[in-house]
Amino acid sequence: MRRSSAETKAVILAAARERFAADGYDKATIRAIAADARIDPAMVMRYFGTKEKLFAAAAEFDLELPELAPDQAGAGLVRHFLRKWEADEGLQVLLRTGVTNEAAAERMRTIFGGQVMPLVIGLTGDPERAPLRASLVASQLLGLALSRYILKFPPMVAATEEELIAWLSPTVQRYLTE
Amino acid sequence: MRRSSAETKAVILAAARERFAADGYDKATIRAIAADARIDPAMVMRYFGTKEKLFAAAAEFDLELPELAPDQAGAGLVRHFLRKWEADEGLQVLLRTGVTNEAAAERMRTIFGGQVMPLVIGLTGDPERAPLRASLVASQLLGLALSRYILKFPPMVAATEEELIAWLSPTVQRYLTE
DNA sequence: GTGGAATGTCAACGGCCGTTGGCCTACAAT
DNA sequence: ATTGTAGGCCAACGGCCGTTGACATTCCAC
Repeated sequence: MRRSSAETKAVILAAARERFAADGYDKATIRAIAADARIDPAMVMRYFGTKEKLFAAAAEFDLELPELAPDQAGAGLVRHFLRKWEADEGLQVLLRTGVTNEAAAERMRTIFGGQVMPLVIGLTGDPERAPLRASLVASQLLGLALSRYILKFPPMVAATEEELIAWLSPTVQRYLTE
Repeated sequence: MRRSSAETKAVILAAARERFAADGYDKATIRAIAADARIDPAMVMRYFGTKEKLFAAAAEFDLELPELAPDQAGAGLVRHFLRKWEADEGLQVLLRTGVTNEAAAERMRTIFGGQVMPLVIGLTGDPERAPLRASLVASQLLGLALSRYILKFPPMVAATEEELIAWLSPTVQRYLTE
């Protein structure tokens, strides 16, 4: 079969995202990704050069945090995070990989440092404690993703979006505004 | 060098725990563990049979949850969890590994289901909502470990034990007692 | 002191990995 | 119709892995 360069690249990237999200960095092999994309492993190298560069491309990610009213920021953040997780594999890629791969952990730090912290500063006008506040928020949101989507604790899997929002919003709200 | 069987087994197990905790299942190779233990890789197989069985032995773990007064359970749990994490590599092994290894994820589920849930039932006398409560507690505590010890978000690393207890206790307390 | 079990080493196996270089093959411009 | 080029394939490399079996060494019981 014959495709345009851009098409092939996109197909490979989609397969890579799925594999990295499902298996983590090491178990997601170039060969498996290539098989998913119905293409020779050599093509992956041609288009991305190296497994690390392919991963870097697959881990591109933007939290796309919305503007939030200060008194509803907690609920808004939890809801946005849950939906973002389910709609975009990027977060899964980063979490599955960041645990055993220092480069991915570094990217996670910059994403949360660069995207959550400014939001917190804007919401609280408290630049001094904002880094800790943002990290506390991140700890609860990532713990949610970990227990619900990765470790699959049955009660977390069974809970509805609304239940989770109801339970977690006050926590996040308090971390944001004391 | 010549050692007793039990000594050697213990040395291998200690090396395995360190490697699994630092690197996760795949990157912690039998060869590296054997090198740490200053022994031939074949000995690891002799004593443990298989990499999976070695892992199972290295991932033995008991949370050792203490008895807690209901109104101080939040603070007690956070403090206990922080100290347990730093004193015992078992939790690190499970978290680093559970993210990409289904067997470790299953063990994590049984540990939290079998140890945290009974504690929550005892504290609240509310068997119906206890599973969700326990999972919420777990989500915050695991999120704490993830952001502080694995991803190493700088503000979480810099925070003192007392600061973290002060911030997280109300969260855990609320998950436990509404 | 000699035999045998326990402890430890060594070399090799088959397998999967990332990566490379050469070779086809379809297509578009001439 | 010819040719250049871009898309794709194939076979192979060196490396590391878990695992195995044969071989060496130490120790203890008799």
